[in-house]
Amino acid sequence: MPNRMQLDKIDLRILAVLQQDSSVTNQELADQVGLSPSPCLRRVKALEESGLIRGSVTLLNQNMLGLRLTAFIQISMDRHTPDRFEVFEREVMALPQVKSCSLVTGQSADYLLEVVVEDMDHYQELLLGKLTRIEGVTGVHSSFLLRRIVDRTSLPLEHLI
Amino acid sequence: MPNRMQLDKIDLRILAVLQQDSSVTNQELADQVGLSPSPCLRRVKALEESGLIRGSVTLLNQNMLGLRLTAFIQISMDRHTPDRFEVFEREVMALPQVKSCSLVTGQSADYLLEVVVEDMDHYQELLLGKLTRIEGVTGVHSSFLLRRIVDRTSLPLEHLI
DNA sequence: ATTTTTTAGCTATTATATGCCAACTTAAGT
DNA sequence: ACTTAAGTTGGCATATAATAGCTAAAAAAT
Repeated sequence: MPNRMQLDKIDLRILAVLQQDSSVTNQELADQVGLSPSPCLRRVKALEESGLIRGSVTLLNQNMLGLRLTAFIQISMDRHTPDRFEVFEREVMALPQVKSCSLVTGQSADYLLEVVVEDMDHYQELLLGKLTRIEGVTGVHSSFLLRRIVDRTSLPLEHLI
Repeated sequence: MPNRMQLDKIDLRILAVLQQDSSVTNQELADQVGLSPSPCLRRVKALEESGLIRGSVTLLNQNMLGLRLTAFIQISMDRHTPDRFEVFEREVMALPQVKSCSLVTGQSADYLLEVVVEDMDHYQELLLGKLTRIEGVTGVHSSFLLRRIVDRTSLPLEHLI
């Protein structure tokens, strides 16, 4: 359903700016992309309308919220049946500590999760109290984040033109 | 350096709303958290000032941009020396396809990357043309995303109060 | 209980968004 | 080459929202 639409250089510049900072005023944005405010706003609205712009969110400082531990968890399931997946996914979606959960290819694991918690105690509680209790979960392997090198919400646009 | 500040229930509600949608007007936000516009705006500004609010960004539709393939790459290095890391990290930061890159604990890998590309051809080009050519990279293991179950930019706030 | 400090809410002002219309550009058709 | 039509821009007027200053109320401290 979501197919590619025609985007010119100005659209791409608009998207590039907004991906970095959605709080720019329409006037500033218009300046930066070389348009006057009204056509600029029209384009932004059209991009929203089309679904290409999904929305805008505020990003918070993880450390200042006391969330000092980020973990990557690989989880494998006993059987690859729809009901196993359904149960697991429903449980995982309900956990606010889960930043992402993906079904992935690969021999060693079915799901890859990124979770965010206060400390090891809370991690243990999440892992042993919640995740490993979900039926079908057989294997779990954790890695912990030591340092972030890249953490982007923006998508590349270089391939378009 | 960034330490926890005092947040009351209203602050948390403000953060919860903005994490989901930063495009709400201050008036709507004030309504939702049960304040009048001016104290609400004051609080938002204070949260920005403190650094707890990092900023706002616009999220785009990955599929509609023709970015159909998401891969998770585990990379191991030959030696764990500062200069090895420096070179690797500098190269990786320059690649717009890299959504995240983290130095992680664990036996099998040093770095975990999430990358976004158009298709397998472009993935191959990125992996063989760029990543494996960085000096010090010895092992690479790729998994591909089949389906996203959770993809959040929001952090949990439940642990505060 | 009184003082001090903090926080809310109102109002006036400024800035910004938004809709409308005319002018311009582009592309296609004759 | 000229004309027509479609689409896009820029400017202006209006509506909406953000912002600062001030007063009142609430909360905290003594």
